[in-house]
Amino acid sequence: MDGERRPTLEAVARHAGVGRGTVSRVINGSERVSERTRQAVQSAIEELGYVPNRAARTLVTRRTDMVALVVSESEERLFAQPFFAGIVRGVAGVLAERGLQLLLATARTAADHERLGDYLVGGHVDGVLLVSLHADDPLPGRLTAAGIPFVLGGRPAHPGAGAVHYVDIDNVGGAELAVRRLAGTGRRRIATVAGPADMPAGQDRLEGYRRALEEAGLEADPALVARADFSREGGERAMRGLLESAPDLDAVFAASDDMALAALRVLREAGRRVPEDVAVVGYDDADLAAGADPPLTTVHQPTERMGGEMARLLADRALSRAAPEGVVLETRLVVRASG
Amino acid sequence: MDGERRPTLEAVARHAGVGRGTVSRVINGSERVSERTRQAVQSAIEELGYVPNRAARTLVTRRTDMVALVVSESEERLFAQPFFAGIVRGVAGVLAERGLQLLLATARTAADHERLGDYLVGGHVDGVLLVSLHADDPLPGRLTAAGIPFVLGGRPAHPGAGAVHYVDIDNVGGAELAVRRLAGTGRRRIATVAGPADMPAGQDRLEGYRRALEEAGLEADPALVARADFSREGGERAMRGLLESAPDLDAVFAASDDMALAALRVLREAGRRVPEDVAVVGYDDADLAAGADPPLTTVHQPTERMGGEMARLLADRALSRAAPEGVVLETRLVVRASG
DNA sequence: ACCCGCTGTGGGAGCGCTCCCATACAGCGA
DNA sequence: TCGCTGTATGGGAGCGCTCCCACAGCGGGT
Repeated sequence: MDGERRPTLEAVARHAGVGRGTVSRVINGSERVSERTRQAVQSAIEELGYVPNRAARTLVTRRTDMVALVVSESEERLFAQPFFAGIVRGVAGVLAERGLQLLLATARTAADHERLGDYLVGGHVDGVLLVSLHADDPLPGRLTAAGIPFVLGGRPAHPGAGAVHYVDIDNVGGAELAVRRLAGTGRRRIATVAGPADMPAGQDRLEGYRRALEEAGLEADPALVARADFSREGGERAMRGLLESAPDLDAVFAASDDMALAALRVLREAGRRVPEDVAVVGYDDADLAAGADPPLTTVHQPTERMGGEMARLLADRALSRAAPEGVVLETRLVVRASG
Repeated sequence: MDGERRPTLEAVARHAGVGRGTVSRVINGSERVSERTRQAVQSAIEELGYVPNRAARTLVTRRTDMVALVVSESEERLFAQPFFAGIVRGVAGVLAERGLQLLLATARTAADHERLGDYLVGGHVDGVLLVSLHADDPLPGRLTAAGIPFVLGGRPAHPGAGAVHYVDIDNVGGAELAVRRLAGTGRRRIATVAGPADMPAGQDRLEGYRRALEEAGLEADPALVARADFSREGGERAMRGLLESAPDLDAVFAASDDMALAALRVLREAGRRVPEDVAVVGYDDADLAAGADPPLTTVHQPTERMGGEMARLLADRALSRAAPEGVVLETRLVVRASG
């Protein structure tokens, strides 16, 4: 296939007229090497085109310089723009700086999930980045038991489960931003299409909605709250429900852009004009928000920064067994025409 | 940290009362082991919770069971929905079936790119998947020289560069689908906002446009063709240009959804109704297409299948040094309201 | 003159696995 | 009874690296 073997550290040592230990020291940047020797070794490396064998190093150091990014593919939403791409981008950038490789691990079925757990606790990676975790996911527990450092994307579902590293986006604050805008532009009957109650993002955005209402001195009417699952179909149902339970609504805060888009459609069908009769604000700043009719006012999440912070936390703190830390990132309101 | 060492193959052998060789044979599924012994080894593995050490295996076999997916991050477009997510999904699924790990490698700067090349030819992966390659990218050359198997996403830019494995999406056919639809619904002055001339996707979609026009017996008027770079801004400029060079146009085929969206805006500004006065068809079936006003008719690309085929080609053919193969996937027209 | 400590260096041991040769043993025909 | 095959098994060698101990050489203090 590819002819002769690649040069080994031994070969470099011979070529430079030094011992193996010395070459190893040069490669790993130990300062216990004279400048002359270092030069000699460096040029030998160059001449031979030497590249260290990672497997051999891993075998003895027990470090793999590899970090896994775990995503549950069952969580379709995660793969939606711009979340996934942003996270990956942020993670990849920071890991590259730290000389770490990114292993992308996805699990579709429960069996996949099991196997993935085996792999991760099998010592094949130095650390793990977890996004889109379900509340009942066994992975954090297994990783903790095996002593594998990890960082969560999103806040821990069980606060009591012990301190962990995590990076979250301020969902409460983001929702407040949205609803405050609605209240600030004179809306008084502000409804919400909320997310599922069993997801932190769903809970927190609803909490933000409530706080902003209270802050504005508006009544918290249960008829103004409908639950859905972040999807377009769910949003459609929820919006129809709202129109019945609270026909006098003059604004809608949807906890996802998909649901906001659905709301737009349902409202138009019902003969309400947006934003004249009803203002609509979404959440995510997805691609489709800008193209919607009318263009959607929405809450932008710093996904790339989130990925970056997660990688940073893992590389700089979790891997060195520092005390767990939580980082919360701020959102930003993108004002367009819908509300 | 994590207490005692993980059990080794040696430990399993002792526990089962056999030799190392036998355990190794069981793990690697050799048939030269008696059923009784196999059972004994299996239960020893289970009891001890043994997981093979990949590094040690790699050290001797020179296989890593790792495949790199390389994306140039400079290519912003790639990270756009739904391309990237689809590819990743398809690749991940097939690799998991084959017991291969997915290493995601991105390169932002030229220096990154250089380092990435070093890494890939350094024997750290068994094979490479390349997407969004620039015509002048040195990676394929380096990989070929180093004897590392790889598969291209998209057709090779230099057909003369020797046969390579690749998976492409039928851009010519996709464009034909779009333009045929326009001609079929009675449009006679069909313009196009084409992609860049130095990208295969740009060239091929323009070629498809031309063929479909000819097929429909329509005149190929240069005033009906404007070039852009697939972006929204570029599309806006190009559409304005078309409105000047061919004010009588009654349809537009845009080579990307972003450009189609821009065209929609420019046309509305110019007082043309879509689809009544001017029909518009896009390309990509991006998220924003469905939310556009009016919802965009567009060409859907099988991105997940593309990723899957790439992984399959690499795992089943390239890794075993089979003769290079090209696979071309078909597109599908998604008819919505715009054209 | 001596010894002590410090820096730079060489190289043995060993990480956990696979490869492969040697060996043990059962079965069978002569 | 004695080979002779063929199959199941044990274990040495070695993959390429890091770790760490040993040691040479050089000042400088006593």
